[in-house]
Amino acid sequence: MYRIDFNDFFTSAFSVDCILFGYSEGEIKALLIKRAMQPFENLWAIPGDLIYPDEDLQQAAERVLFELTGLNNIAMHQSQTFGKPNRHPQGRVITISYFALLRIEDFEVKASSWAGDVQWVSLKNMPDLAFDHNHILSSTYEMLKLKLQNEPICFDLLPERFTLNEFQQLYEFTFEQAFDKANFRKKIKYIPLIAHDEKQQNVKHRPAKLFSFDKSSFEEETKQNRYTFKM
Amino acid sequence: MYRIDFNDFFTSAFSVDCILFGYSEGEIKALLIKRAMQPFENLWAIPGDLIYPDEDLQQAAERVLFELTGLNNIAMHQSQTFGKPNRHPQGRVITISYFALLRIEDFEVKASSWAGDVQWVSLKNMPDLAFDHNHILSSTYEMLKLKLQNEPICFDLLPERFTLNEFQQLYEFTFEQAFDKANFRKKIKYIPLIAHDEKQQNVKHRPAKLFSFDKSSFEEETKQNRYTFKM
DNA sequence: TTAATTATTGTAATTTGGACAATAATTTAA
DNA sequence: TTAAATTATTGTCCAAATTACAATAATTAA
Repeated sequence: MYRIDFNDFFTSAFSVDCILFGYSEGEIKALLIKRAMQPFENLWAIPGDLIYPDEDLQQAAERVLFELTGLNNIAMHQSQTFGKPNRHPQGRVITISYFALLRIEDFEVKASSWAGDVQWVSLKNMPDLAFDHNHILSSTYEMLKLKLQNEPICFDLLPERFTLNEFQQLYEFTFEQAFDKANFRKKIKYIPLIAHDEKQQNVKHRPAKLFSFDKSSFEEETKQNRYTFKM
Repeated sequence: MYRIDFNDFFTSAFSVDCILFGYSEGEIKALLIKRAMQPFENLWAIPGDLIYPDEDLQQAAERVLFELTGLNNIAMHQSQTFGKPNRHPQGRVITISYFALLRIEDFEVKASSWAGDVQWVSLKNMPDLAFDHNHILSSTYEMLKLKLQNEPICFDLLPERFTLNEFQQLYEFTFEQAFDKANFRKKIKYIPLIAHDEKQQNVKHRPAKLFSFDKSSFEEETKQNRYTFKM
């Protein structure tokens, strides 16, 4: 069988695409940048860029996100890899998508490097994006929903201490489904939470008790199987 | 900020690694090849090779699997991408892992191309593999278990018509957990199966009825959400 | 014909889930 | 000071699902 020369293979590039999901005003949103360079200049896109030849994938995702949006220290989760031969007009570029969840109001974003603008856009109102980014975005959203039910990443979206109502709303927004308050509290018994002797402040009604995720209890090897994040 | 020249990025290569899972004799096994070339010559490894510069990822996975093992027309599922800078001693190679499930006894494998040998190896008895292949294999096994619960891929492992006991054993082997026979049959009511007027042959006891997966019922858009493969 | 073996169905007790009511704690306005 | 408003939290009842295990059915082999 015919094989081309080994070095002929080393003619491709990798990129990372960093999908940030956040929620506010009852909607799931993704962070997009406006491209200030060719190709697809002036189109909205997922923040992403090429990986340096000696750089780790995960580190590349975190660096690229920082360079384009100013977001720092965001732990990214790998999603999927996209590599149709002609997906990039300037050469063979295979892209690895990463995602993270965050509370929109806790972070300030600012466009920099070749990002001309940066904005949170509701998933329900997504314009045509550069490259195959609409496809990457929707695939990654499916991965998010899958991982939300199997890993404790939902806590990335909540403050360190939260009320059970805030916790419930997160599930309702993500899965676009309402839950009964009383019954939700029964369902979460397999999610390890710590109840604190502390209450919500500055609300105009009975304040709710605050809870936090019990990470160490979750991580005990033997117990892991007992916990689930499915509703 | 410093940026290196665009073309400096095009110095990397991609590979696919193809993990075949099968089961026989009550064990989950993976198909390995013995490397008949450097690097890691004579070590066991996951079948994998470099992707051609103009080749689609999925197609590459299926081609590479065929070239090394003779297995043809196996639909592969993407798992994860591994890219530590020094994972390949001969240059920067990022690898995308794909997996499939199959019934070991239905396929004949034969080593070819640079594969010196090919063999099914139990996951419980895995030797040290080439590259970072032990890590890739265990990560991909986790992905398999996740997808088994959310997509009807378990039927790749069963004959077209199967008994409910065979179906139950598949779950028991994969999740390493025993189920009560009578209760298992109640749990699967959300998995669409067709009962046939046909029985097992050549068994020394009461023969079981044969079932098959009702793919068209599963694929009806509106019903998809009603089905689950979780136990 | 009967014993052995496995398939299949049934049942009763227990646990979980969903709808909704009752009670508790707090702020605000009278 | 008190009552109304508002939301948090807990409880209850009934239906549905789960579990453990028993009963029955179909087949082969002796």
